[in-house]
Amino acid sequence: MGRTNNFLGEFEQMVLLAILQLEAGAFGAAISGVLEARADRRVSRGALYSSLDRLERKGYLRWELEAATSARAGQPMRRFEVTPEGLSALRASHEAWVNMTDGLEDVLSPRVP
Amino acid sequence: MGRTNNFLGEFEQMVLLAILQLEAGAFGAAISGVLEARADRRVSRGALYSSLDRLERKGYLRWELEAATSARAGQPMRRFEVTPEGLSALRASHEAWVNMTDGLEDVLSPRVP
DNA sequence: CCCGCTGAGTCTACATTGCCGACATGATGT
DNA sequence: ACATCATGTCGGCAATGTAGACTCAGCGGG
Repeated sequence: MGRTNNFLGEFEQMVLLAILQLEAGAFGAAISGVLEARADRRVSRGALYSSLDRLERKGYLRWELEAATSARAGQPMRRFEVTPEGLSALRASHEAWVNMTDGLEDVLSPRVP
Repeated sequence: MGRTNNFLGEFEQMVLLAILQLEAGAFGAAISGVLEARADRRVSRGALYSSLDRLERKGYLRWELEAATSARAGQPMRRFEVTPEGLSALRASHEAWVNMTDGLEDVLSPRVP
């Protein structure tokens, strides 16, 4: 069993957040698109999918195949979705972050006088 | 060599933030105290110090010995401090977090209608 | 037609982080 | 002295992060 603590890793948080941002259109490429656009972070497909799979094993997300009817590309795609467990793990991370950064706003924002 | 990306891990962020919170009194025990109080996270000394040491190797923090004059305990203690590099790494994490959570406030806060 | 390109996903392997628990050390107080 | 307590140190194993090479199926040009 997992044993003691089970916190979300840094990248796992990002991935889960990206899925939430995408609402219903969270498939592979879109997720890495959000990651790059919002977090300025480029990851290889391997990196992304292995995290996605681990997150699934932990019950934090689920997915279903979606026949790609869109323009180019005819492959079935996986559409991801955060589970309630995933959401509450994310909330815990969020709360920890908020508590830890409380009072440090000035230090953490780039100086813009 | 290390090269490519160098993002802070989840725990590394917490540790750096704890040091910032403590201003000038950031020594071992105090750091894990903040971690527990603010992030509800308990870690063993080994866990803490190994992260601290890695952070130092990466140039994100420095420390100096401090003769413990306080009540009990007479050992020299290490007083930690975040370097400018550490601070900017933290700012990057902070910005990524802000961008990724933008628009998800409702979803991320515990329902308290 | 056939062939190579492309996009979505899979697999394998390795580097970094996270996390202990056991040990070392020195000051204290009894 | 000796047990004790607070700090750090060590070595190692588990979990996370990350790449890159490989598969598969349609598309389009020669």
